[in-house]
Amino acid sequence: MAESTFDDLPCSSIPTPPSSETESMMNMSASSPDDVRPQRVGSKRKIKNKEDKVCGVCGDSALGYNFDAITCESCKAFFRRNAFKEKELKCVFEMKCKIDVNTRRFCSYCRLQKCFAIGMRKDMILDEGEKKRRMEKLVQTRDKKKVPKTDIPVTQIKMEEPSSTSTCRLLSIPPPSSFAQDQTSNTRCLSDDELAFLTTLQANYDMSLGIVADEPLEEEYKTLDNLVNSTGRIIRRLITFAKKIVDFMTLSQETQIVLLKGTSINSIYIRSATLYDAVKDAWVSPRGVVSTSILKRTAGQILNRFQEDHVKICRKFKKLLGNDSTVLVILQVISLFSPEYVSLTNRAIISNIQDRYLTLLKHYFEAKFSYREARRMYPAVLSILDEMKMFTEEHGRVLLHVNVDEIEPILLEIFDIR
Amino acid sequence: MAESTFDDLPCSSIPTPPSSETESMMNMSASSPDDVRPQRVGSKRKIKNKEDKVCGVCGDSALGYNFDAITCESCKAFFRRNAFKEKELKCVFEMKCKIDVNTRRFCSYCRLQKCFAIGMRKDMILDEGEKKRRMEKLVQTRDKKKVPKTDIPVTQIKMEEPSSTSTCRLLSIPPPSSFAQDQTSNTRCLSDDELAFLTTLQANYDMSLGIVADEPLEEEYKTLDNLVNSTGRIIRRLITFAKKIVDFMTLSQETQIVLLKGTSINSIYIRSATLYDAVKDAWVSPRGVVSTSILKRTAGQILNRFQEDHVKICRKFKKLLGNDSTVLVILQVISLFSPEYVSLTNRAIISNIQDRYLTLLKHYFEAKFSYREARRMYPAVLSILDEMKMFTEEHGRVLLHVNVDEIEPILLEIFDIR
DNA sequence: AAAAGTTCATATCGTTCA
DNA sequence: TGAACGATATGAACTTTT
Ligand SMILES: [Zn+2]
Ligand SMILES: [Zn+2]
Ligand SMILES: [Zn+2]
Ligand SMILES: [Zn+2]
Repeated sequence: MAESTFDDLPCSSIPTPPSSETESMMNMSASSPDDVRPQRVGSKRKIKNKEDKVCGVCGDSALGYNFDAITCESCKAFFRRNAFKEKELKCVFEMKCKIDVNTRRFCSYCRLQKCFAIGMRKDMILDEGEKKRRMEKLVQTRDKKKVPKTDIPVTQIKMEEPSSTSTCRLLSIPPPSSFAQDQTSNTRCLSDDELAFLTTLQANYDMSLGIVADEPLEEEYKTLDNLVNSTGRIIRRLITFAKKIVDFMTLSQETQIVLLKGTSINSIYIRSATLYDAVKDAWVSPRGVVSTSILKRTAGQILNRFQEDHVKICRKFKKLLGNDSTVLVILQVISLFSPEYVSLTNRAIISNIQDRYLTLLKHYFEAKFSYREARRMYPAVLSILDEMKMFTEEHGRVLLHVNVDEIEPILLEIFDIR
Repeated sequence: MAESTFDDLPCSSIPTPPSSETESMMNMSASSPDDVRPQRVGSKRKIKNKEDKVCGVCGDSALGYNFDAITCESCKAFFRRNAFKEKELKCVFEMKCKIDVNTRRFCSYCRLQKCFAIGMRKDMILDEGEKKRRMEKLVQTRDKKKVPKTDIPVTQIKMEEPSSTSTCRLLSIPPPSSFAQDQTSNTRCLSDDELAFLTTLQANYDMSLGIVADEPLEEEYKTLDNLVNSTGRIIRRLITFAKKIVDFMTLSQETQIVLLKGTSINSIYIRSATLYDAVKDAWVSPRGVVSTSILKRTAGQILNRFQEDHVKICRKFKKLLGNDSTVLVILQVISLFSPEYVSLTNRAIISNIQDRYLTLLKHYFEAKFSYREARRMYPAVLSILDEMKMFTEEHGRVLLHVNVDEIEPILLEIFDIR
C-alpha cells in the first residue's frame, strides 16, 4: 500500500530514500561526489580489504561467516535481532529495496529478506536455552579463574559439571538419598554412579534439548507446525546432547549419523511431550499457550492429518509420567540407541548400549516410585515409545520429508564432512 | 497505509523507493553547499564533538539528524507538528524571513519552508499506524518487565494404564539362529553364553514345570479347579526348577522362600498359558481337552469368578507369543526374581538379577524375530506380565487362600527347615 | 582462527510538561 | 514551544567457546 500515492505529486525535491547504487545518472542535482555520504552514523571508511570477504547482504567488508553466510558485523547483529521478527517488519516501498552499506538501515524488511536470500539461517541463532547455558559456563569459568581449583577429571560416565544451576528437578529421586535405607524399602536406592550419571544427563539435556524460555512463538505455531518445522534447530541441539554421551562418542561417525537421523523425528516427538499440557489440551511454552484446536485449524493440511496422533501420544506420556522430565530424557537416549534403525551396521552393539539405559530406566522407576510401580511403568512407557516409533516409521517420510533435506546438511556440517 | 495524507500536499518531498537508482537529486533544494557537507561526511563518528553539530534551520546546536537533516530539538519538534500543515501556514511578510535561534518562532511558514529546504522529510514522521504499533509494542514490553513470570505450572496428573494389545502372531519357532550373520542383519545373534544358558534353562524347565504327563485329568477339572488344587504338585516342580538356577541358589534361604511364595501363583498362571489353546479356547494336556466353558460350569463358584480374567490373560500371552515356550520360561524366571514381592528384604539385589533376565528376554526377541519386533514385544509381554501380577495380587489371597497352608509346609519340607 | 554472543555509545523517534 | 526524557535500532568493539 502506501507508496503509490506519491506518483501524482507535483513538485519538488525528491529525496531519495535508501537507494544506493544510484550512481546511475541523475546526480545532476546534488552530485557532489562526496555527498555520497550515505549514512550519517556509521560511515567509517573501513579498512576494507582486510580480507577479501564482502558482506553478501550489504557489500560491506566482512570478517567471515555469520549464521551460515558471509556478512559484515552489522548485518550479523541485524540478523540476530530480527530473524525471528519477520512478520513484524514490512516494506514501505516495493519489497525490492536495494541493500548496500549505505541503504541497509532504511528498510529492515528488505534487508532481512536479503539476509535469508543469501542463505543466513535463523536456526543458527542460539536460543534462550543455549544462551543460558553459555552464561552459566561463563560464570563458572570466571569463578574458576578466581579460585583455581583442582578440577575433577572425567569419570567413566562422563562427569561434567552437574553443579551449575540446572533448571531441572528430579527431586523425588532419592535426594542425596544416600546409603543404607531400610533394606525392605519399596524403593530402590540408585547407586552413586547412576545418580551422577542421571544428574549429568539431565544437565546436559537442559543445556541442549532442554526447553527453556525461547520456544516457538504462538504466531509461529499459527503459521506452521513448529514441532516439525523447527527441525533444524532441534536437530542441532540433539546433536549437542548426543555428543555429551560417551557411549555415543565412541561410535563410528557413520553410526553416529545413522542414529541421529533415526532418532531425529522421535526426539522431536518425545521432546514435545514435555510441552504438552494434558489439562489444557494445549502446547505450553513460556511464551504462550496454543491449544491443539488452534493447531488443528492452522497447521498445514498434511501435518494436520497427524496432529491428532501426535497429541494422543503426548497425552499418553503425560498420563503415565506426569511431569517427570527425567524419564523423557532417558527415553531420548534409549531412542537414540535403537538397534532397529535402518542401515545400521552393528545393531547388536547399539542394542547392548541400549540395554544399559533400559536398565537405568527401570532403576529410575524403582527409585522414584517403587519396585511395584516400576513393574507397570517400565513396560508401559516402552510400549508408548514403540507406538510412537511405529507412527513415525509409518509417516516419517511425510513428517520429515520437508526437512529431510535440511537434516542431512546439518549432520554433515556438524561432523565436518563437508 | 497512512501515507495517504500526502496526496493533497502540493509541495513536498517525494520519498523515493530505495530500489531506484535515483538517489541523486535530493539535495537540490538545499542549495547551500555548507548544509550538505558538514554532517554526513565530516561527522565521522569517533571524533564525536558533541557540539560540532548545528541545526540547519536555525543554527542552534544540534544532536544529530532529525527527519533526515541535522536540526536542533526544537526544530525537530516544530517540524513534526507542522510538516503536514503546510497550507495552513502563511507568511505575513515576504516569504523570506530569516530563521535563526532567535527568530525561528516568529514565522512558522518560513521556518517550515526552510526545514524542507535543508532536506527534512515529512515522510519520515511516523504515521498513525506506525505510532500505534509502536505503542502496542511499548505496552507489551512494559508488561513483560512487570510480569516476567515464566510460569510452567502444569498440574500433577495421575497415570493409569496404557498397556497395549498387539495383534501379531508369530508362528514357528525358528531354530536358534546361530552364528555369524551379516552385521546389518535385522536379528541379533545370541552370544554363546546366552545360547547355552537358554538351552539349559529350557531343559531344566522341561524336566520340572514342563512336565505335563501327569496333568490333571479331565475329570479332575470337572470336579475342582486344578489350577489351584494342584498347587502342591506344581509348587514342588517350581522349586525344582528354581534350584537349578545359580542366581537363585546363591540367595539366602529366607529370600528363596519369599521369592517362591511370591511367584507361586504367578508361575501357575504363566505355565497355564502354555497349555491354553486359543483356537479351541480350551486347556489342553496330554490327557485331554477341557474347554473353558466346561470349567466355568464346574469350577467352584469362587474360582469361577476369576476364570474369565485368567483366560483373558492366557489369550494375550498366546496372541503375542504364539507357541513360543522359551519366552514363558524366561518369564518364569523374571517372575521369580521380582523385587516387589512383599517382605523381601533385599529388593535391589533381586532387581539386579532380574535385570539380567530382562535383558536376556529382549535379546531373545531380537534374535528370534528382529530388533524392531523386539521393540514391540518386549514391553508388550512385560505389560501382560504386570497385568497378570496385578490380578494375582488383587485376588491372590482368595486364589491361594485355600492353599496357603499347603504351600508353607511344602517349602519347609523342601528346604528341610522343619 | 571462526563464529556466536554481549556491551555500550549513538542516532532518532515520540512524549511530556512547564 | 522546546527541553528533557524514554524507547528502539544500529553497529563497532569485545568476550567466549570450539
Ligand atoms: Zn552487511
Ligand atoms: Zn524495502
Ligand atoms: Zn533549529
Ligand atoms: Zn516568513
